[in-house]
Amino acid sequence: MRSIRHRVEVLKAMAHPVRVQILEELLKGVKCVSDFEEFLEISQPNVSQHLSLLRRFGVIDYYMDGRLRCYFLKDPIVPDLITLIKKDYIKELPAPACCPVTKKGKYPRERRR
Amino acid sequence: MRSIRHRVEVLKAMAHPVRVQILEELLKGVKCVSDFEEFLEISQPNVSQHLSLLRRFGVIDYYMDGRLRCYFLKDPIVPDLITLIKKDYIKELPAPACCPVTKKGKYPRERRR
DNA sequence: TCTATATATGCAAATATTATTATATTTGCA
DNA sequence: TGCAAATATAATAATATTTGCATATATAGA
Repeated sequence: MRSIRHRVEVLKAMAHPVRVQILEELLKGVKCVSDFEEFLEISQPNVSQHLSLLRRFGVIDYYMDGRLRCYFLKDPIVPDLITLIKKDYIKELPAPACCPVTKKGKYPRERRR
Repeated sequence: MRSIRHRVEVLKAMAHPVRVQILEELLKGVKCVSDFEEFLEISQPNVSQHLSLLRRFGVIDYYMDGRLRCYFLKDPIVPDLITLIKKDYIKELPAPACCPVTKKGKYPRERRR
């Protein structure tokens, strides 16, 4: 199983709007750096930095094609994560049954000290 | 639907080892601050700070029980996200079919310029 | 009313993240 | 061999996050 540390790294890798866009794009297929430049409104070095972070975290990888670097998805959690963050949740989780909202409530299990 | 921006914020809220642990614990049920102190190796003010961040992002909420604050999960994406990051993926995504690894490869689609 | 308990808040220091700019590296091709 | 394209790296600056510490607030109970 993924360690806590690794789980957090994947979340961190995705916790940036530009990187989510990069990953969504990679979901469609292999892309090289200049492809990203076309639709991300950021500088080339910045694209490279985000890509290299994603690679450091093991989320993506690339292969060389002449002077292009062709990036592709590597971590299998990515497609699932993208599906999840796009999912439409209708409502909040149900408040715990006990929840009194007033200040008189009782903690749902025995307190421990 | 929640905006991508909001979703990224939730990911950011979760992208910290302490907060992942807090959320995993909340998945089991309502907990008050001192419950967290028992297994997180951080100070009480720090626990409170993480909790208040999670609340600011709409991920959790609490109700009062005397002088206890009983925290619970609110954003329905959380259980799904936690399940996902704990999931055990056997292998990496298949490398793109074209991938030559050598430096002779051709970009899988027509290059655009 | 006084005290102890549970928790939050404010602020500063340490650290991390992001974007920017300048420069370097690699490779294809003339 | 030399130049331009594609991309990376490094240094910096701006900003955000995280933590520790001191202190504040609220409430239950004596």
